[in-house]
Amino acid sequence: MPSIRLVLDEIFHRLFDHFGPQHWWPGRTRFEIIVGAILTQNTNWGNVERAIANLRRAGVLNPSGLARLTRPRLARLIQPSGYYNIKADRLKHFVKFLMREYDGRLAKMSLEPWPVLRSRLLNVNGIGPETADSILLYAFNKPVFVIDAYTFRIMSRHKIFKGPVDYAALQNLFMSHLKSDCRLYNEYHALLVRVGKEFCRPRPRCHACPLKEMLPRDFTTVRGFDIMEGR
DNA sequence: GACCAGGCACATC
DNA sequence: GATGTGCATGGT
Repeated sequence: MPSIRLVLDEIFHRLFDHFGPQHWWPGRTRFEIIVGAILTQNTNWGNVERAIANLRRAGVLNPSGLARLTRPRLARLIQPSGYYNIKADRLKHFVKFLMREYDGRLAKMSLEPWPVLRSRLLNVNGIGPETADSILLYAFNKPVFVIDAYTFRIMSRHKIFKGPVDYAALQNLFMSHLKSDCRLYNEYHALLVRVGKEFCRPRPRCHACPLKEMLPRDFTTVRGFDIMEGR
């Protein structure tokens, strides 16, 4: 009977062999990565790129730049990314947090032990588990596995677990069975998004999916059990 | 024209 | 504590 570890390795290698390296996160600076992580909440990345381009063109794609913008002006600039009023507030909340706690310096924030930083980020209004973990992994290079809607859908559709599983349980599954490695976590999550976009849509297009028929038939029961144990 | 996209906070029960 | 709802644009 294959272990969870072997299944996760198999998924990774199939995806990597099929798609190659994804070079994530798309962003030139740490601050841009964080802005992208907030703007992409429940939003197509293409729309986020337009919003980021607007911020860059306006010369405000930096902490002090966003801090001095009025909320209406910020909302206007990020309009293409959708939910622009809410996201303007969320960006403001993050920048205020950065200014207040770290003198506006991401370098200072990065010195924080990641479990501490994670819980502090989660206290910022507008930053939930996925956004916090994306910031930790992609902006600060901390070994944190990011879970997103694609991860849930892919793991569910391939019956890696049975029934409902929450964010923490799924994250724990990856982090407890894989070595703690930023580069692996980075590439793995990016590949899950890639295969999710192409094949694992709400209306599946499994025909040429590299994960098709990956798992042995008798694996179902053990899979569910293993995850419920939270190991 | 409906569906979808790299969530989150808040209200309500 | 579980479940439902608002937020909004642009591509398919």
